[in-house]
Amino acid sequence: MDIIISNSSDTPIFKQIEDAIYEAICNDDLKENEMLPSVRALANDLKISFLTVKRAYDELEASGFIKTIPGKGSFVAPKNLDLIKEEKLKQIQDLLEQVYQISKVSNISTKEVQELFQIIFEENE
Amino acid sequence: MDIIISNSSDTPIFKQIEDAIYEAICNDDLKENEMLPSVRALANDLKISFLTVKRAYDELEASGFIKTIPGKGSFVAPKNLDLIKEEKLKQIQDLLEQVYQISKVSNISTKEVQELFQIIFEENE
DNA sequence: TCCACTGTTATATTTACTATATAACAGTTA
DNA sequence: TAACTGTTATATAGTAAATATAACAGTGGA
Repeated sequence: MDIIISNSSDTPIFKQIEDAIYEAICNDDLKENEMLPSVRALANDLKISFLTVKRAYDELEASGFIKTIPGKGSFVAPKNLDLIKEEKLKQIQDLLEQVYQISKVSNISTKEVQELFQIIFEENE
Repeated sequence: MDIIISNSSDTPIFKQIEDAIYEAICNDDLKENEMLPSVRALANDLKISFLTVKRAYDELEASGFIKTIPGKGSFVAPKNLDLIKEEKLKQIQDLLEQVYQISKVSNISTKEVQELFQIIFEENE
């Protein structure tokens, strides 16, 4: 698992770690029940304090994505992919609703929004 | 002009003020060349420091939405409709970037997102 | 000119958050 | 027992947000 963190970022380090692991779990780069690096090991790799890693793990556990067992380690929680996907679709729907509201209030045509959509989704392929 | 701020919010107070005034300008609740409340007056209303209000006004001036004249006050800048539209397009772009990120992380196809897009933009016509 | 308003600037302080270092404690397993 | 695991407590440093206070300067009416 390769995590890249930036201390010049406006996102806190613990959050960057949290996001990276969350993404890895969603992409199945981290499988169910797979053990995560120990807080100290990952802290060493990233040259940061183990407390910062622990903070990230704590957040992930609170969200239900990993399970930590004292003395053993932290493990990817059994996941419900359908549930995650449903939740994600809902998030996307909410964001698109916001887009619609802004475009409507500001007289920005559907066509213009669609063009932005195309650009963003194509340039990242 | 009624601005509601929350000190329990994760958004800084100066940013909440900034956003509220920005929205008021975009919605034409604040007209061109209209005088804004003085930093001290608004600070009194909101029971906060005038420095926090000044911070918000400074940001708005830097963005070109208001114009401050020492000794006189702060005024809504002559509206640059292009500027506002650019801002709105930027907001939409940011939201679409979020949509893209979520779809990418969650392995949701562009096609699925496009379908959601169609539904939302069509059902409101 | 005086006064009451306007914005500006400088300094110091408080609070919260992020991140760190260090040490000690406890569970797991070979 | 040794070497891992996670946990907890304490103290410290840096930063950002917000505050309080005071002094300074421009505007405009009485």
